[in-house]
This record gives sequence, structure tokens and C-alpha cells, in this order.
Amino acid sequence: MRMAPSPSGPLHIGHSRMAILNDEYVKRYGGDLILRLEDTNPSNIDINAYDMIPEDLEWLNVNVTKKVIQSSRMDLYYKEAKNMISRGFMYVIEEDQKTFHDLKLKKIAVKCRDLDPEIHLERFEKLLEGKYEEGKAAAVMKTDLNHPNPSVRDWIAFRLNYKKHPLTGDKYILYPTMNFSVSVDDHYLGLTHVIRGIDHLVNTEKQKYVFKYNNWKIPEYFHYGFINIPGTVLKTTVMNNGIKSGEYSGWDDVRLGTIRALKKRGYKPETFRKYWIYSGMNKSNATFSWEIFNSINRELIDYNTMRYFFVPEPEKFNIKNNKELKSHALLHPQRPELGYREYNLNKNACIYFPGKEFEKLQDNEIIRLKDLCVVTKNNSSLNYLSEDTDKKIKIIQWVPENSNDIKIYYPDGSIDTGKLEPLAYNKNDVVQLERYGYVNLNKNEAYFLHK
RNA sequence: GCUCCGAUGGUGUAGCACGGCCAAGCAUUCCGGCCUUUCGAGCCGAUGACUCGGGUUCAAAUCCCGGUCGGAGCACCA
Repeated sequence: MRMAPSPSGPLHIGHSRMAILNDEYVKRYGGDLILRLEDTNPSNIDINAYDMIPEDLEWLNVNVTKKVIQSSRMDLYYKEAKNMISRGFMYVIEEDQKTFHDLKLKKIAVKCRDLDPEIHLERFEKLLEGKYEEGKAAAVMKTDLNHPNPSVRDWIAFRLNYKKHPLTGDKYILYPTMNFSVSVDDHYLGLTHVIRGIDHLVNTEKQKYVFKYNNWKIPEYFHYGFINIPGTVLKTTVMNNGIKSGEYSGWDDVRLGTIRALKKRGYKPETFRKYWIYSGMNKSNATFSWEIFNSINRELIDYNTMRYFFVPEPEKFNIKNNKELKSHALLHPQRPELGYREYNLNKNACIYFPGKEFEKLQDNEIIRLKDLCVVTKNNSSLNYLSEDTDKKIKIIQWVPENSNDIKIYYPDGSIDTGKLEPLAYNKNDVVQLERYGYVNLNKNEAYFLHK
């Protein structure tokens, strides 16, 4: 099995599907999982991606057994190309891009298509030596000019690019297109099974020509459908531009759909795995379900997340108690052995209470400050009533006066501000803010995870 | 336009290769209830789907034909 991203940025949630599906097959049936970085287009490479991609995979617990970088295999591609030219399966055109394309649309062969292989070999050398301008010549795979899909007709196997390559510099100028390098690599790396998206359906058809001409064994292909991932930014160029312009704080900005952003928000690697295994390899397109994804994650983290109080839009109230109070809230309702969060409140203590909740209360309504006492609303104040009651009343969270301000960053770009109870401050952990949601605390700020 | 794919509740899937056990299972969301000093967890309940039309057959979600809708590809990107 293999996975073959181009090193143009870090992995995002869409890539994680390919990675995990491949990894899962290797786990079940054995074999190698090859990470192949496809960097044969110098115009589309981010040098940092060579490191970021393996990091992301490691975090996802994807077990890569072998790593290959295509730009270090150029000699192999050249060798195979010459071999195929000499046998008449590939040729070199001296037409420019548009001319060649127009001819193909009309199913017309270029004049030189069937010239002696020797001539094409000479031309190929000229390509390597840089005797042509970019876009004015290319090596072409001979297929079928009558193929109903114009892109399958005599597709381009090598093209010139004089741009400096981040890894190989100006050592090479002639680069194979994906369809050629993929075919050669899939064969020599011994691929038996290929899992990839349906966007490659036509590429598979193109690549099969290379296999057939060389009598190579064609791998088994599986194509899965597109996943539309709503509400998140995934396009590498958009992310990249946003980072450069300062709009995003980096590749791990919580508004992005990268693996590192999701990690920062507090998702578990296992969540990705469970989700993608559960989704299977349906060929039909689907919408990514954050609901299900979050539900999986919630189930994984709930047992190990401590509970704390957070008060959004805090309003300060003097609860006018005439005695000292002590709060005793469990760190985890199912795990009393973990202990309590306790705060001592003096007589006439002040607390913070959520502004929105206060507005919703009826006058004289009795409510419970969770794990503290019972109060009643009178006009614009909250007044102490008793320590406990048997009645079923609303239970609302609060925080003591010495609580700290905190900002909670949402993936949609919004920010919630409020007061976080002192015991949670400066923690670096995923916690559940009771009646609010799960967040990943990072000292004096937090990233919203999910409800 | 051409070529190729696909279509099961709000969402995601199971079932389709070998028609009957499917008056369609599971998960999630929403709604209702129980429990609980969280709107979390847990428990119970409810609503909700085979794209349409033909055909084959004793019998079709499953096979065949056609329509509709959706998607992908039509690059010297991957």
C-alpha cells in the first residue's frame, strides 16, 4: 500500500482518510505502507511540508514503513522513458502546448508521432540538455487518439520546468508528470493495491497504458468518493495565503482543517481512525459529519476530562449570604475518587454568573448555584436563600470572585470571553466546562472542541 | 457538450456480487421521558429512508432498460 501526497503543505482532514485507510489495510493484511512524496512539480512545493507530513502521520499513528521522495528518483524515470521511446511507446513533440492540445481534440496525430524512435531519443536528450523552451516541447505517452476522453489521448509524460526545485535545485529541468512517475513507482515499489479518491479514476486509466506497454502487473485499484467537509478551510493555497497575510496564525490556526489545527483543538488521533473506518470506502460522495466525528471524540475523551466552571459574559453578584460557604464540585461525576474543586466564600461573597442565564430568569425564581447553594433572583440581584433544597430547580454554574479572564477561540473565527475558575487556570488539558462544552485549555486561552 | 462514476431517513453507513430471513439494521442529530446538583455520561421511547418510471420474477433495495438528480474528469497540477 502507499500514500502519495504532494509536499505543498501539511496534511488536512481529507488526507487523513487516505492515510488511515491505507494503514488499516496494512494492519489487517500485512505488507508495506510507503509514504511517497510527489514533488515533480517545482511550482507546487512547500519545503516545510517534507517535515510536516511525516509529523502529521506520526501523530495519527499511521505506521509508515518506507519513505520515498520522487525528486530523488529522476534517473529512474529517465531510464524508463528512454526505454519506452526506443520501443516506440513514447515520443517527443516540438509543438507548443496549445497546438498539441488542439490536435488531440481533433484526434489528429502530430506529424512526428511515428518517426523513427532514434529521432525521438535524440530529441529526448535535447530535452534533458535544455535545448527547448518551457512549454515548447514535451515527451508524450502514445495511447489512443480515438479515445473518447481527450485527456487520455497521448498524454504528456515529461515537461520542462526551469524553476529551481527546493530539494534538487537546478539539477533537473525535465520533470515527469504525475501519471508517468506514479506508474513507474507503483511498479518498482511493488504496489499490489492502491486506494485513492475517485478524482483519480481517469488517471488510473492513463497509468494502465504504462503497465501494459511494459507487461507489468497492474495493481488492484479502489477509488473512494469525495467527502465534502463543511465549515472548514482545506485548500492549501487559501491557507497558505492566509498565513502569509497574517489572517491565520499558522498552519495550526483553529479555523483551518489541518491535522495540526484539529490536534490543537483537542481531538484524539483515534477519532480520525474510527471515523474513517466507519465511513468505509463508498464510491459515492458524502458530506463529512462533524456530529458523528465529535460524538466519537466525546466518547473517547469523556472519562478522562475533568470538569470545571466557566462563566461566559460574566456578571458580578453579591449573594448576601450571612455565613461562610464552601463549594464542593466533583472533578468528574463518575469518578468521585478524583476529588473535588473546593472554594471558600466569605460572608457576603461576590460571584460571577452568566449574563444570558440571568436575563432568562423570572423574577423571584429560585435556582441552584451548582455545588454551592440556593439563591433567588430579586430584580437585578441574586440573593442567598439556603444551602440546599429538595426542589427540582434550575442548576447553573458560577465562578468565585477571584476567577480569571479567558478567551475561547472557535473554529468559525468567533471568540468567547468569560471567567474561568481559579483551579483550572494555567492548565494545559482538554477539559469539560460544565454546561458549556469541551475545550482545550492552553494557559490563559482555550480552543473550543465541541459540545 | 463529451467520457466515466454514483444515488438507502436531517447526517453517516449496513444490506446489493449469490433476488425471498428487509413491512430495511446500526450510529449520530432532533424531540419526549427516566436518572443525575452539567444542556455531559448512562437508560428508555418516538419520528424519520430504499431517486423516479417501466421490465423480468411467485417474489426486487437487490437483476435489466430508460429518465431525473448529483459528482468527477476533459492540463505540459497532484
